[in-house]
Amino acid sequence: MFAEFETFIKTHTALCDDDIKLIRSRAIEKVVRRKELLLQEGEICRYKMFVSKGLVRTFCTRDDGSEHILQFSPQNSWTTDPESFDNLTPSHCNIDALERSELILWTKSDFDYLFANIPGLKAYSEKLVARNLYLVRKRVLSNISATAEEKYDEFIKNYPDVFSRVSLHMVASYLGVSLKTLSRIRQAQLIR
Amino acid sequence: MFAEFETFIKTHTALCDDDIKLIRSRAIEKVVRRKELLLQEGEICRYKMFVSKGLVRTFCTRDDGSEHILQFSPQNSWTTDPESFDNLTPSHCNIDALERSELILWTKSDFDYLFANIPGLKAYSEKLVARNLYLVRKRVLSNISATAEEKYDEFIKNYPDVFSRVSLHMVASYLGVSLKTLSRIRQAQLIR
DNA sequence: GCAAAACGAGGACATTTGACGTCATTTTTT
DNA sequence: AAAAAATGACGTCAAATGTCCTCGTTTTGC
Repeated sequence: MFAEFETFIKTHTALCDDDIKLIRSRAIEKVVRRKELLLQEGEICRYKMFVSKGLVRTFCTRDDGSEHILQFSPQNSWTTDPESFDNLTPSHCNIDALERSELILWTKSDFDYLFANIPGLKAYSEKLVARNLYLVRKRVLSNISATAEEKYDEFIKNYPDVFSRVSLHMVASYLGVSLKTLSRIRQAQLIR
Repeated sequence: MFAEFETFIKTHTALCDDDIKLIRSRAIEKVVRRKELLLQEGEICRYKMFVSKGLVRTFCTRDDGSEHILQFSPQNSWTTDPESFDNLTPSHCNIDALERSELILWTKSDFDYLFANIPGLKAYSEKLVARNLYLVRKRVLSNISATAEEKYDEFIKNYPDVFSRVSLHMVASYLGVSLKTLSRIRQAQLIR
């Protein structure tokens, strides 16, 4: 489980083996089965998580019970509720597994410690946050400017792997359109 | 012009007068009139900008000429195209002034230098990026889960000052709905 | 391996939203 | 001060989208 992480982090940073040993010393490994919750609304998100295998989603619910997906996190990606994690405030979202998944967890104090001792990790984390911001801004732009079909096509283009592993309900919930709309778009594309 | 910035930064950080002097030594002051462009699509966004007076917007255009507003930046806020600024890549958006505005500009190398010499400024900047991410994620959630009326009400609640200074076209363009839809919502709220 | 749940298409219908044009008023520009 | 542009409401019509439903198929969980 940690092996995947080690491979990943080595391709994204120039950390030495001692650094990685230190990171490992603080890591918690966790396996979750499909549908298992990693974070529940109202809780404080105690962990920043690396998904080494599987697929995880972050979603919020509304009063009417509808679910809205903020993020998919497949293998080799990070997930957490940044606001809750950084500020130790109750989260407004949920994280659960869409497939049996393997994760590595660190608390905020783990990361504070690691950042203080591994400058390269700190730099990597900053890059990650920055790139995250670029991506979310792009998503806002897509949200406010694109048609449903454009959003659907973009999603397939940007996340082909996720697309092939989740139901259309999930895609609809991520895009902010109804399943019916996706059905119609797919039908129209079939005819062409 | 720099006076407003000094007041602002002193309330948000614990920088000393020498730090501020250093920051000032790299700053460029700029006044723009209404409608003047600060960044044009295709250019590299050379500056991170502090708006000390006025109101500025970041927007993208589509092939059909439609404009979509990513961000309003009133006095005492920061603006830039983060991706273009960080990576020195051509920007996909435009920044222009909605009112006569006064700004302070720093280049990336200015900031690199200042960050290296003023740890408190670096820490402040990181907080800013993090908070930005929280906000943009909230906006995505709103985009994909709220009705047009909810988005409209949220906007007024979150940005009352901006709301009172921009046209409904601008609000519509920020929310990703048509002006007509806003008109209808306002009409319906009047009747209640 | 089997019962239960999830999945995705599709029909019917209501609602929301957008495109386009008009118009009176206000604001901006010169 | 006058001309030009922007503003925001509104009407009409068409298109897009959502809700609720059924139905056959696939997947999941025990």
